[in-house]
Amino acid sequence: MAYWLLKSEPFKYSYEKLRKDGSTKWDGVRNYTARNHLQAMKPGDQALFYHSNEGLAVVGTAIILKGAEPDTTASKDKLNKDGSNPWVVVTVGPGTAFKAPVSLHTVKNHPKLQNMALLKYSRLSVQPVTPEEWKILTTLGGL
DNA sequence: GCCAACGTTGGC
DNA sequence: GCCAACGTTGGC
Repeated sequence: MAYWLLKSEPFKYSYEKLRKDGSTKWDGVRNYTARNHLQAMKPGDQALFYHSNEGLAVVGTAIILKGAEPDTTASKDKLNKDGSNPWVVVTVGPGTAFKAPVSLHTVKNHPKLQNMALLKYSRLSVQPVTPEEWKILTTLGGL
């Protein structure tokens, strides 16, 4: 089982909304690196849920319910030249909300979290997380 | 609102 | 295939 980090602007799709919805298709990813991570996801994988722009904190966990399927929201100009669709979605559900959100500031100041993709590749919306990082983050979050 | 980082596009 | 220009993301 693998660990991931999903980033979302809370006013676009918040963790609270995921908890209300019960599940959602993680669509709209148009970056090949992020797409590759989506394709590698398997049901049962877990993810940290990070609020970007507002909040700037990991607020809880999510679980991958269903692996990659074609992203039908991709517009024509984003398809391959032969018309095939390179973009995928995964289906995610809520895991456990953190008792205390772990802020970006905390991550930046934690000696063992310096190599997190969140700091190195801050613009990447779907990122891998190591088991050690997962343990530290969930512990900091009060789980 | 600004700017740095980085991916993508297009001219050569 | 290189690189400048441009667009987007996201922290501050």
